[in-house]
Amino acid sequence: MRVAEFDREFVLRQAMLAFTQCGYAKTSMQKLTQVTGLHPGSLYAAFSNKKGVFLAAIEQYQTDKNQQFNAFFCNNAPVLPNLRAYLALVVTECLGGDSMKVCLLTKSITEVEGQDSQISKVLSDNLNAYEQAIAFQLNRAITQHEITPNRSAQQLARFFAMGLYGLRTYALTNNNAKDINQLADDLFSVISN
Amino acid sequence: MRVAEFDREFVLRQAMLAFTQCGYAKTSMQKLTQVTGLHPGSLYAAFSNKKGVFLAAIEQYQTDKNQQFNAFFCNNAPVLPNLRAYLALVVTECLGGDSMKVCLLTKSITEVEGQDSQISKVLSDNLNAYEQAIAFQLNRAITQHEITPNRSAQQLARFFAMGLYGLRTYALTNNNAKDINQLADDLFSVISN
DNA sequence: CCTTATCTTGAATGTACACTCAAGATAAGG
DNA sequence: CCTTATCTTGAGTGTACATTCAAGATAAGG
Repeated sequence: MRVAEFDREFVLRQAMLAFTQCGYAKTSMQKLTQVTGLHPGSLYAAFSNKKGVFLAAIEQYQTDKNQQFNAFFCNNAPVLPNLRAYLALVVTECLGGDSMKVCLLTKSITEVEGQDSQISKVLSDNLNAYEQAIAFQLNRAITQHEITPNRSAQQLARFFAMGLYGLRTYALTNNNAKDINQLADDLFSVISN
Repeated sequence: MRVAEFDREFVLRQAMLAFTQCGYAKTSMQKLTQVTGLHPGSLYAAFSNKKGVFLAAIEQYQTDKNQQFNAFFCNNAPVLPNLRAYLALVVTECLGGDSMKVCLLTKSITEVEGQDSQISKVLSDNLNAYEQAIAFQLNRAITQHEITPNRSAQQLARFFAMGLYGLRTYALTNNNAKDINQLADDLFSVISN
């Protein structure tokens, strides 16, 4: 008996980056062997096929992003400044030149919509969970009287998620820092009023 | 001397639909020959290559969408109700099952970002023109005192465009009619207050 | 140290792709 | 009605792809 040698997290993070940069269709197995350092046989032994690599990479992405998000709210500070700080991170990513400019989940669901319902479901489940995480924080903000909105935390979170998806797409059409920051300010003020 | 037989608009609209459904990478030339009815040689004679077909299809898309948008504002009615009616159309498209659920421009720019700068530029130019068309209408609304916003028409249009991009993406994760309508209402009230 | 189960290797396979091109078809100009 | 430029046809070409698999390597159990 022999144990697998490769570092699963490293492999999936590398795959994650490749899928983010090239998209699902254009990320070839050859490219995945290059960035992961694994040979085709090993990749297929571990993940069955390209779709298996993708789904595993999505899972890793979700884990990483979830941890990143929660890190903004694990202090004892009020919710809203934390949420504003998180929004500032997204703005930084939008304005940066690297692959973090786009969200792997929204990019992928846009690509595979109507082509693979299993992948679509995984992606929408993950994005719904993201919205729920935002709703949880906004609910805390309401409970702590940081905001007294005329909408539910759920509705606010939905609007905020929509805004984030739109912000990332918009930044692809206009990468002007002032404009993106303005949009983020406007989005935040809709939530925090 | 012989004149081309095929109907260019028909061909490009068919190509448009294929690209919208399958994305740029996964729309094969074989599929394009099927949906257009043209043989490979004719397609290559008319548009050089796959990228040529795509760019021509984008141009047709822009023409069609521009016409559709302007049709909402060619009456003498106030701007805001017209804009609200246009937003209702987008909501209908988002909730429908066909390929109009996604915008070819935003879908494509998300896909090819970082892969083909020429295509990216064409797409962002078109999306910027879309934003300008919205800004033009909002400017009229301000001039006619339909709204007295604390932001410029430009800024409002930017936010509205961002919202539309986000709305279409969000609808892929949650196709509940009530939620999408609520988001559209919220988006519109940000603009019209 | 040998067996055996498992992992690694990378060449091989069949398919699908973008694109080409030479032969055939067709209409305008003379 | 013939010439000629242009369009249409669709089989053909080379490449890149996802996937397979048999041979080699390696570690745990006895």
